[in-house]
Amino acid sequence: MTTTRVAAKGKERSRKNDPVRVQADIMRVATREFSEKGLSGARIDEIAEKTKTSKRMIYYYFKDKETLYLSALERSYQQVRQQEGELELDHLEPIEALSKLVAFTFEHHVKNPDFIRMVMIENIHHGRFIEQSDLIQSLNAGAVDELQNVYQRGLAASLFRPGLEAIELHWLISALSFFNVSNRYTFSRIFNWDQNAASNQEKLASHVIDMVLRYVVKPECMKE
Amino acid sequence: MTTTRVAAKGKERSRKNDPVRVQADIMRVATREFSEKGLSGARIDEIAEKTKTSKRMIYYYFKDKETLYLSALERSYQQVRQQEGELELDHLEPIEALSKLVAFTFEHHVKNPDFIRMVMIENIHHGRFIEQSDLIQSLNAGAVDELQNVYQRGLAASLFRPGLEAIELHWLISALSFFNVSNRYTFSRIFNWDQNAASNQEKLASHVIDMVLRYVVKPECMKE
DNA sequence: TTCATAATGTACGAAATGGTACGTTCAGTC
DNA sequence: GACTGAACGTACCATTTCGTACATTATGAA
Repeated sequence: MTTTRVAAKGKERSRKNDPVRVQADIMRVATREFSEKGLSGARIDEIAEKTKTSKRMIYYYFKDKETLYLSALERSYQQVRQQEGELELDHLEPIEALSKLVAFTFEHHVKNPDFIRMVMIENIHHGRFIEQSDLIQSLNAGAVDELQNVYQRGLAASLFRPGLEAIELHWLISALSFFNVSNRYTFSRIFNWDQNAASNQEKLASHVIDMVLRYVVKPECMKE
Repeated sequence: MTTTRVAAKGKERSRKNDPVRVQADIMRVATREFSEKGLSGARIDEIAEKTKTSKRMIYYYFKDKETLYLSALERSYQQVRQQEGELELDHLEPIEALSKLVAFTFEHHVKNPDFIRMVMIENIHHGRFIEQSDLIQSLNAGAVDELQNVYQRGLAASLFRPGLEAIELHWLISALSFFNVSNRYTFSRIFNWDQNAASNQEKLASHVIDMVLRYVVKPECMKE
């Protein structure tokens, strides 16, 4: 049987192997799908369709749906942490540094709603997948250090109240920033208050910053 | 064909109609299932199994899965709001009243993780279902009033800073209380910090209360 | 008692969905 | 060029899953 090298019919274009691209493509689509619909809500077939490749490839590179989900989760954390490097606080005086850190965190959450959704989804799953990921943990290990630095400098300058833990401060800042994205829909609806409106976002941001400052900075050192 | 009135075989026990019980039973199971697995993750068949009745009845009283979900969501809100009546703040002086309000809100969230999960899930769905529910909105309309009352009393007594909005204060308190339940798993894992440990829960609670007080109460009026 | 309607149980169907069997093509090595 | 393993496509399968057809019983009204 003379198997001709020419592809059948008019499609004379030959296939190109590009594993890196294919995997990246799958990850891109999968992340969006999972973040939008959750682990059980996302459909492998739909992910495959939106990909330039086929369903076969998903199972080729990622063994099953859950593995794909975990990979997407890890990718989300990676991407978000990557953006965080830019912040330079060392040259600022402690109060300004803290203020900038909170403002940045708040904004950073606003800019990454997909990531927030992935975290929400993972919490719905009781953190069952993040538990397995050493990568994610190692990624975030140093996230509190920056805050710790600022806090220490503020203490040394007698500007901040003593007795606070960096991790707990980070928790407070995260809570306020996270909730702003995660609970937009229900809060807006329940209180008939458009949380997304630019004016309200500005108010919330300044409340959050102000609230943290008032909590950390000694009252007599608060300006304005 | 002589259709005998006697039930077939040995099961001589006759059926009892009890629509109220059946509906309540379905709602109970459905709420737990949806809160645990989400809208797409929950299985109608599994809900049916855990019910004393059959799948047929689910579709008899609730037309489809989404309607059942919405009903469960409404029930969750109803139950939670019901527990809130107990709080009596009028006889307390403003600062104590605010402190108690925050403490209560924080605890209330901790006690109702299933409700929190339902809200998370609903936000994942972009609030698509809560939008349709006038019941839920009417239920929560007055939730800010209590806080508004306390704040006004604090203003009148010159204990609180002016210029704050009750809805925004409520937002801040909700954010801190909600996050404590919603993000337990990921936060604990990422920072290797057991957020659920009793000691840490105590710390967080007192941080949250203290933080809100420091934000609202005039610095010179803060005790302790 | 008769009758109408509400309430319930059983069995089943059609579509969706995760996953795979099987074959083909690509690309580097000898 | 021949060979080999990685990369890829198509078609398919088994199961799950939402929803329903159909039959039966309960219950209150006339």
